Amino acid sequence: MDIKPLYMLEKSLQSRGHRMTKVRTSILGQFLSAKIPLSASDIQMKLSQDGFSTNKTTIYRELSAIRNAGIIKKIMFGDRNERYELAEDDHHHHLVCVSCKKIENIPLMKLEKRLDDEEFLISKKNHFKVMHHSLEFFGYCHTCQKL
Amino acid sequence: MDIKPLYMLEKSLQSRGHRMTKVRTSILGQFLSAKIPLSASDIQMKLSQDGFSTNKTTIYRELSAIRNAGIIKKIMFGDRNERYELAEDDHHHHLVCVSCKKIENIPLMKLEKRLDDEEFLISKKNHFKVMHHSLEFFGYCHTCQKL
DNA sequence: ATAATAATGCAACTTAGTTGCATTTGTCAA
DNA sequence: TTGACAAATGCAACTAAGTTGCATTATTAT
Repeated sequence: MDIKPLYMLEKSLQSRGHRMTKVRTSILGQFLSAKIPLSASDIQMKLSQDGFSTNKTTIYRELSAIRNAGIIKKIMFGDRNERYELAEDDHHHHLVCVSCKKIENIPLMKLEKRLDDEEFLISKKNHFKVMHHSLEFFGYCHTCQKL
Repeated sequence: MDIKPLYMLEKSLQSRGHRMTKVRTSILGQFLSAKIPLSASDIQMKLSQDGFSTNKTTIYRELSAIRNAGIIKKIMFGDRNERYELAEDDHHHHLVCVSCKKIENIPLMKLEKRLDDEEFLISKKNHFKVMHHSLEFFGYCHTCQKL
């Protein structure tokens, strides 16, 4: 699935009654260029590097608005920190380094097909309607293996 | 993999210099009889039903001791609550109801083999040493589908 | 029975995220 | 271009889950 350009995302936010502020545009830009999931504090730091010092309340409210518009989704990786990534991105899974906490995206096309089959079986056998799944691999990244 | 009986778990804790208190024994018993992962507050509630009112600090310290002994492991399911389950239990995955938050265990033997293969490929292609993975399915349980 | 040390409770603290409210700012209509 | 209105923002205070320091209590080896 392709990622929509910035102006499409802005249009979808404006159609929900949202205004385009420089903070909001900057956050959208961060998600479009980010290759990995971002936390609220990641975003706050990047904004501050760009010259805006933004209150954390604003960050959380932005994330909530952008998420309600379906542009990003919330994901969590075994710690107490919420992270967000583009919802429309290709479906993929994550490698989470238990040492440096770095996250890599990893597409698993063939496995994905198996997981879809599995979801069908689960709905029949367990009477459980699966909406989505999460698959993460925890371990040591290339760098941390050498430490 | 079979679950060790209570006296084996107690022995392994005692060998680490721990004493057997009624709170500790009761927590071990809860994990042995629980079919699903337990949170700190689940355990505190069950203890209080058993007539012990135990401070939350104690609960967290017990969980930490029992975890350090390798008896339980910590797992998280997309919210900010830590949960614990027996480490020695058969490997399985979870169905998490996004409505009532109920958790079901689900063994996926065939898929497990595929995941092991995948971990081998990841270690070669991504130079990432996988220690463990987590796979959860989110959706609506039998009861919540009818609401 | 006693000494050593593990277990416990309590209050205070941390972290990530949330809420209420007053103020500022973007946008649309005139 | 200018107002007016609603959206966006900042701040302080709050919540929830978990952690820490310290004084007290209880278990266990001797």
